[in-house]
Amino acid sequence: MRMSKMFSQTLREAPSAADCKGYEFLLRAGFIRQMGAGIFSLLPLGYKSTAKIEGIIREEMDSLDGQEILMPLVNPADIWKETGRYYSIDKEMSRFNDRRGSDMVLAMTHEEDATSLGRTEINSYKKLPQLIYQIQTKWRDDARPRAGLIRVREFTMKDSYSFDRDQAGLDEQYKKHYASYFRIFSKAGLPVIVVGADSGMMGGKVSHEYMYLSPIGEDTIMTCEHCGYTANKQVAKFQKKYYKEEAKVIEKIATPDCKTIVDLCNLLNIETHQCAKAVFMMATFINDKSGEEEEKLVVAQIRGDLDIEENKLQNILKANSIRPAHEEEIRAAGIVPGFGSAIGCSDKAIIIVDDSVAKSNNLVAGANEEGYHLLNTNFKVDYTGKVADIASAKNGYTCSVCNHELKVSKGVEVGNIFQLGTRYSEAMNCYFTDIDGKSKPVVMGSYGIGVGRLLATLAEEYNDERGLSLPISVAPYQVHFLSLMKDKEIGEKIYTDLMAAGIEVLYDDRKESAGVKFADADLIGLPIRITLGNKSYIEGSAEVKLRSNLDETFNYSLDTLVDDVKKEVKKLQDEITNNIVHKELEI
RNA sequence: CGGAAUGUCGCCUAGUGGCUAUGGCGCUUGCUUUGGGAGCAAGAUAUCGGAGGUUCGAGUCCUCUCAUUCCGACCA
Repeated sequence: MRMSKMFSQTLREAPSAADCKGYEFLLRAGFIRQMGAGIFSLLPLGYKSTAKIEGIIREEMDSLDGQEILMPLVNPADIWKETGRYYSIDKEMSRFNDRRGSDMVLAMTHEEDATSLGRTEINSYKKLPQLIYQIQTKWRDDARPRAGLIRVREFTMKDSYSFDRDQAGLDEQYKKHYASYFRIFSKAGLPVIVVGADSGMMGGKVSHEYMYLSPIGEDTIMTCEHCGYTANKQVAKFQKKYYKEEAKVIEKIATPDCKTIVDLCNLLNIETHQCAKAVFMMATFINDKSGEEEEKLVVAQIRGDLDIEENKLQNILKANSIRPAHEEEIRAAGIVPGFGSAIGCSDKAIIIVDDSVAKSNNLVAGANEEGYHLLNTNFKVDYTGKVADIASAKNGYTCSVCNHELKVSKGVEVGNIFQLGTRYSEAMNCYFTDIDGKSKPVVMGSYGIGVGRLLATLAEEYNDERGLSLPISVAPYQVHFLSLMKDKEIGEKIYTDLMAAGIEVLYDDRKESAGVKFADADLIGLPIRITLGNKSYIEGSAEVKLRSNLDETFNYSLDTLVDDVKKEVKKLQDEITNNIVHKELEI
């Protein structure tokens, strides 16, 4: 490609919206342009990189016997009503009516489509297992797009869907994806860790997320360096301390103006772990069949030294959403905010008790009476409720596996794998006849990789103060060839020779000063740079530099330039191949 | 969806009620230059996001609206 003909231009100054380095350079180098909030165009350079990423993904999916298909972006709402997600997903899914007035949606993922295809194509165990995948546009009307391609509304995603006879089959396809994703990310050059995850709206059981660790990330991840335990904070387990003692008799005491745990501890001269804190939430339950909504008050009882992890609570409740309750809603159940507890309200609210409370004794809790608390409250004696882990993991907490310290980090989710089980096949009647003649629901899995997000994280990982420096596997071209000579013919010949040798070249043939050409080459950051100038030409050579190390210069003889560059390309590619991560899931 | 901020040429930016709206980058033309974002000269490009209002006078003040960004809620 000749730079004189290239559609995009580089920007000397960063547009003000660029809030992180990777985004700034993708804009300045001319990879992407914004159209609206969370809506981007890929320019030629960005599209080339994206195509390379997709190539890596295709190669891997094909190696898992995946078959590429393409499902529609616009879906009739009917299939989404079948699974209930038409009702349970809020404004994030965009809906509209077609000219006949039919309900339509823009697909934000394709479980419904895939299951719909599955039920028409798969009728016998003989057709299983299957794996289909697509690389396709998704639309999610996210309330808060940010950080360039990191969090967008319209994006390209590779999503695959597995179909199996049974759990064992699913386990196998799941494991294959688990290992394959490590290969994909390492081929692209992105360091990732895998974490145990919440399955969120997918509604499955087992799931993992692939995280690129970075301060720009929005997900919070707990890791244990000692044993390797990693989990999304939303589901992270940790080892709690329990304070077991002889149960004493409950006693009411006056605690005027003590509305917080800290006030209470100061007044009574006790530790926070000797209190039981009540957190009041409103949970929304949506009926999958009718779409009817119901709100219920939830009292979450947790020990005073811990905080509620709302995500864990929502999962225990199997609620569609939860939010903090308003004061009037709390009072309506006869509970006094500031002096509230689960005691005496089992008929008015759902009570969830963290095991920290269930396994401790003689905790101080609210008396549900203005200005009073209760000493020595004990679970099961004074109140009951469902016991679960609803506590939020924090930095420095103890790992539940090995008792070492957990560390908190930020990450960007670039991929995920879910075991869906029969959630979708049962809801959508995707059944097959097994060898025993019985009709059984297909066991499914779904697996996603955000293509644009992967480009964004790569740009974040591979940059310096001058610009991008993408690995050769995902860079838009392998070689940037700068001719600084007045004589155009020599440059043209080298360009033509490089192209003929199958090397991907961006040729800077513009009438620009050397400084401009160097600055743009730094910005776009192609892995190998060839510079042809008068000085080196007289010596019969050209200069070669690697973008990853601009301080070092090699002089390549013009006679053997093409072959030498070809070797250099091969060398860089081999480095990536040699560093492919092989990691298996142990279940 | 709550809170905040910002909209001036393709990008960055000046502007604090008063003449024909700054400057830089980029763009066009010519000459010079050609190893790190060149120099000289001449040009073009802005209904100051939109609508309404206050005022003798509005880019500037007010109201509404649209858009974008940030913080939070949310998020595969």
